[in-house]
Amino acid sequence: MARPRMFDEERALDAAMRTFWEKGYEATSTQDLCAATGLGRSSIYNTFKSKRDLFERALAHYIDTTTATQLAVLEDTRHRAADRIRTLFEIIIDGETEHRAGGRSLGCLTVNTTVELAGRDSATAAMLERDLARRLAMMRAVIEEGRRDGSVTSRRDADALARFINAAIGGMRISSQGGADRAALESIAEVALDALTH
Amino acid sequence: MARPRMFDEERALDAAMRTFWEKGYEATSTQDLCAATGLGRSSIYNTFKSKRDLFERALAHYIDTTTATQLAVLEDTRHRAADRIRTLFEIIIDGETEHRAGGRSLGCLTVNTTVELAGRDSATAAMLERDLARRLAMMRAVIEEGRRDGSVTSRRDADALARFINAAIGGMRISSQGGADRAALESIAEVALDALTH
DNA sequence: CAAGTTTTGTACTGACCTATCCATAATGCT
DNA sequence: AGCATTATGGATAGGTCAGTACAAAACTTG
Repeated sequence: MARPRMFDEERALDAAMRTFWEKGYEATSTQDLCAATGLGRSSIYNTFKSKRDLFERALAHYIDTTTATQLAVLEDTRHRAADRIRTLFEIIIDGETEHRAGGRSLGCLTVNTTVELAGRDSATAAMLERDLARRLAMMRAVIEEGRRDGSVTSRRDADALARFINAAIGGMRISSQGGADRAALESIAEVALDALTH
Repeated sequence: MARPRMFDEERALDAAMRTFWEKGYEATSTQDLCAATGLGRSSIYNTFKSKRDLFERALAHYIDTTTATQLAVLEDTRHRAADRIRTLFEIIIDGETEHRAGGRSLGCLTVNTTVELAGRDSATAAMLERDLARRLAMMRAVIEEGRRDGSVTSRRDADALARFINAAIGGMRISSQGGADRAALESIAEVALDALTH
């Protein structure tokens, strides 16, 4: 009935996500987004309402893919809870090693957005809060499983341990963006895991 | 010999620092800086070469004041090493509780800048790296003292523990910006300290 | 093949951005 | 007082920003 799209919306979203991830929201111009996606301005504004809207969808895309793979690891009941958390750390370190630009890690779009936008954009903050709540809930559940399977012996309550693991992940991402290499990140992860068996 | 300045350069720097801290580098306009400092554009550009230069000096100002008070705590040999680290955590939590805007913590300008600029501005990255190296060195020294005074019993090497503590601090700041309240931050700190006595 | 509908490229808009220019004001020194 | 020097305010420049308008292109369906 009408002219079809010349591009794949998901691929465009992915390219936009990558750009926001690399440069941050403010430093990314709509021209950058055109260049990264290969689309013209019209196509972008025809498909997405605004730069903000595109960003929010890119962030949602990031959250969906990233949190999904992380939750899959945490739900893998073939391994003991503490080992699943160790695997999660490994995956995160792999990601930090993999996603780089200009010799530096890009960190995590969720963390970066928490820093850059959460304080000023309530819609974005709400997205991040939902994701955080989901990850904390899952982590609490894993901690409790660990308590049962014996791999978590700390007497701290599950909520505190979950928040701690989450903070440790954030800290590793900041360390990575600050220049820490793989070995440094691995040592941080090892020490963090010690706290679970205190 | 000439007309004197109507303003205190240090106060202006402090106001600029606060603005960059709240909004980030990119989202802060030179007009914002005029409003925050109370200066006219001429005075700003007469005193500082550019927005970037003003930012770098504001960041240096932040690093000087913040790192100085933190190092003072870590050097206070009246207390055992682990207690000094606990006090450092408390100071950081106080700071997160204190420095807020719009109901949200501002986090730490050093962390925020690592996220927003370190990947794209090598001069800024160099400043952050120097500060990080200094803090890690001090933390290593404290860990080693803790080993001697018995307050740190973990067998992990001092470098790993230092990096871990630093990452934990970063993670607490991200958590705070993500909405964690004081109780949550305190529980994260407690768990992190567990790792030192593993 | 033609009508109808959507996409796409180009040009454009008005606002805001960093930075500078210049005239005027305000001081210290002689 | 008068001169040299610096600070300040206001206007302005030139560029980039997000977003829009519009016409041509491209496709589906009848």
